[in-house]
Amino acid sequence: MYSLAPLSQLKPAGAQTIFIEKLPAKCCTLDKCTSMHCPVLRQLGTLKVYNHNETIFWESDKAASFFLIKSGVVRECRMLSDGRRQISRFIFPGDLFAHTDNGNYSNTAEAVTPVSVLVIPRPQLEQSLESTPCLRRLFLKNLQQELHQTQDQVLVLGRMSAVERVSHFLTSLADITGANPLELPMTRVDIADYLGLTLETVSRVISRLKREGKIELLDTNKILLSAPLKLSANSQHVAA
Amino acid sequence: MYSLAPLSQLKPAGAQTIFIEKLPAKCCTLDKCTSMHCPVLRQLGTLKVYNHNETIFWESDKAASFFLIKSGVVRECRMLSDGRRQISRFIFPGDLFAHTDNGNYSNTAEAVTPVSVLVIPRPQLEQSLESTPCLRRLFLKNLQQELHQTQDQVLVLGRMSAVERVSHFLTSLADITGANPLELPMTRVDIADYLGLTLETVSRVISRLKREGKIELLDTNKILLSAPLKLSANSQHVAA
DNA sequence: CGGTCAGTTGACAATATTCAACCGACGTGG
DNA sequence: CCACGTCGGTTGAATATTGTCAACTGACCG
Repeated sequence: MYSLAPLSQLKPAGAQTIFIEKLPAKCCTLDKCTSMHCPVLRQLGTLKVYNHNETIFWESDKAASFFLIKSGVVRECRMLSDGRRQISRFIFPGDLFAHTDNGNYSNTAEAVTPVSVLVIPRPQLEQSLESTPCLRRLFLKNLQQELHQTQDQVLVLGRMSAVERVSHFLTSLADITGANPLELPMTRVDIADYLGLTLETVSRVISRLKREGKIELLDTNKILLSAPLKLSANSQHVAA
Repeated sequence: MYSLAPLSQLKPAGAQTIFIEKLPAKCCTLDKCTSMHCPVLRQLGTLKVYNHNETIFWESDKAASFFLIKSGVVRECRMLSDGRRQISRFIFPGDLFAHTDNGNYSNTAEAVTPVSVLVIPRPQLEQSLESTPCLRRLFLKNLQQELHQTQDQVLVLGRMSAVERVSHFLTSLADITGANPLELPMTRVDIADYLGLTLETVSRVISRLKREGKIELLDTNKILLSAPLKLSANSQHVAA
């Protein structure tokens, strides 16, 4: 049995507000550890706010910081020389981002909505990783999840049709936000650049899903998923 | 300036055979550390050989071990319920694989050629990670590189044409192996399942590249890249 | 009021897939 | 030893899917 992981497995922490002001060596037990409430990250970082469409960092710039989203949605993307854009992923509250393997950012990060992020200088975080085992596990787990989700995305882009991609996207988004009348924070262009399609194809697929009664458009960016869509999209990805 | 990373950034270690039999706390200096010569990994793992097309582990099985390739080529892949297959990546000597975020393998791994791998039990490796800082950096670096390469793959699958995908694949493979009359270890089906195409399309593109003088087919699986292909494939991916 | 932006839809074109035939190499069993 | 089946690969013809170009709408803003 195998089913695709949602876009993000770190759900918004919601009511989770257990903060410890003094910094102990072991800040939390293994299973309760989340990036959202981690006191080490909280102490290392400074809160910063970005406006809609503002750039947080540029691809190939020297990677000075890690970022933890407190609220809002961010997109990470790459470009080809002729302007073609591919969004690597959308990033949601609780996600730690800006991983790199060579000291330079490998994506450009932009605010899809107004966002508030914790900006954590790399040297400090890297030092804390050495001294704080539970933070290390948290960091590693975050990285492994991002890898898993990116491999999911490779499967989606390599082997799914336009209808399957959009359906999978919508159900994943519903899983992350946990809301069924689903509020799309991003434009059709963003969705297209994430799914490897054109904005026209995305628009047509959404119209088709509406026509077939699989979704309901309460507003341009407010979508109600019918139960069948959720079911079909889940069963579709179960290995034989 | 941005250019796509090759499929693997860990080149075969070749002549690198510095082994230390006794296990020191710091086994090597930061910049000389490679998974190929790391004495800690060497001590933890046992060497195992797999035949052509033999399965190393199955997707969703409990993840018991990590693997380090000493020789040969491995493919990691995922399946949809109807049999569609997507190869997440090809893995080459020096690569550490079987990362997971939930304790189960997220891909099936199979030997593309006869391979010899170091099988490293997870509990032991995880324990050594805690106690050995340089191994930790090595492990983290490996994971970050895999993420980077997978994001490259997302860009390739999402935004490149068939010709671009195959050209990029061939040049990347030449970069990894460092050999120009390039020996393809995998079949057309494998290439297709890696590039999100059909085997016919891969075959047609290769024929076309041959017709256009960009490659020379010395044998079905032996390809000589003309300089122009290498150049064009590089310049194609440089950001504006 | 005019301009811009996000989105939808239609007509047509490009691209990749599907289905099928065919080839040569290889290995096996009569 | 040869016939036969299988496998990997190539190629052609027809088809399906998605992209391109363009027109149009409604919302929003100065």
